[in-house]
Amino acid sequence: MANPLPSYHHGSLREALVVAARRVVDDLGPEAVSMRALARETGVSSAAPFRHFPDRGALLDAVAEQVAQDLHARLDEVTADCDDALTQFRAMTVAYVRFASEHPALFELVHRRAIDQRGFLGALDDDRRLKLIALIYEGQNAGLLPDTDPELIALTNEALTYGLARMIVDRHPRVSGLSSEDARKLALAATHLLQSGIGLT
Amino acid sequence: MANPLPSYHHGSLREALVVAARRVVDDLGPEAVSMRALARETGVSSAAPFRHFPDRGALLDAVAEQVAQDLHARLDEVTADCDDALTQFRAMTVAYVRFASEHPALFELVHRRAIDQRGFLGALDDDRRLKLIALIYEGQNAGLLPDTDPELIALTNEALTYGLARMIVDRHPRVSGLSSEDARKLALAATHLLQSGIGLT
DNA sequence: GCTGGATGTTCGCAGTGCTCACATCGACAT
DNA sequence: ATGTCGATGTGAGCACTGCGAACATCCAGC
Repeated sequence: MANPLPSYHHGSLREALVVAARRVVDDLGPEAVSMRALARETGVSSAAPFRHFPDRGALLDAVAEQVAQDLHARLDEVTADCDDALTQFRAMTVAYVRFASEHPALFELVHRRAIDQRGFLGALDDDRRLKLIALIYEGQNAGLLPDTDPELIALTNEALTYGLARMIVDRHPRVSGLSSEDARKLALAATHLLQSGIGLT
Repeated sequence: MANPLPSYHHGSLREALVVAARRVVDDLGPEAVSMRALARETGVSSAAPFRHFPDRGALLDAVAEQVAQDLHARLDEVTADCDDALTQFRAMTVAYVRFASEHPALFELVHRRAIDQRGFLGALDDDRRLKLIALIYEGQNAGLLPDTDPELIALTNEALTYGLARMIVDRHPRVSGLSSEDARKLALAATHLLQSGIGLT
């Protein structure tokens, strides 16, 4: 785990940098990430990080990607014990909002990066979206739901959860200081409200 | 408009700085704002800006405050010609989302700053919120709405509009590249969907 | 055993936020 | 009219940053 002799080559600098950067982002936000400081902390020269990342943005991208994958895995875990598709979807929503409330800066980094990296987040979001759309079709075939455009319903729901998460991340006055338990309840109540509007019970 | 003789004192440096900074934020984002560059552009020495703002953050705060006030005024204008309270509220929602889609960086700056400046944005948001709550009570008294907690309804609606705006600002894959006309339609459709869930027609 | 590519180092450039001592100016009291 | 004082601007400078280029070191495969 620890290098016994500080050899010339670090051995796993790239990994170490991502770990350190992720911690800094989580604690202080992306603006606080400094290549030089990271290098110092990792016990390496100021220029070394640039052997692994062309620039600062690339490091942040790497962090974002890792976080996105972790979040994805988390959502998978959470839905594992649900058999009902509806409760699956709700569990995902709750976990999503909860993650945002527990790691605001990481959550923001991931979505901020979606601006430039059109691709890599899309796959994860699609997962949740497709699950919801399947649900909607299911409900419509059973005659339980009105024939509103499923895409619109899905998008509206997406906006609702994303908005909830964002309000928490941005410390919006109405939700600032919510415990993650409160966040859980709010997410549930809000989606219930919307879903009752759509026709889901 | 233009200073005929470049006198020792600029005359309205503070104002000029805010204007310039606002433009930069709108075009390139807050990270691109540089005190020195602004000073250069304004034809003043690098240290001069610090006579008016203790640090960079204070300048950005000033910009954010100005933008917030403008947005507030815009929402007022938009609701001026509506007599019906419901259409008033919908007009506000649409204008809010539209502003976000037209000036993503400014919109983000305003809400990002809400993190530290607990106070100054709250008043503006409260306006919209109170208008909606009044609407809800009105509906409930008329027996048109179920007796769901009005606060919850309001918060859910807030989350929906904020989420829509945020998705656009963050170029979320599902809404990226929307024209502001499309944004208008989406905002309307989504709020309709939610409101039909609540019981508003 | 030599060599080439990956990785790390040193040095340096240009740019940044911010501070401090000093300059300049308008306003106002004497 | 003159002197002074506070608001505003200047210049030099510190500590820091991201990043580039030339050089060092080490491991792997010929």
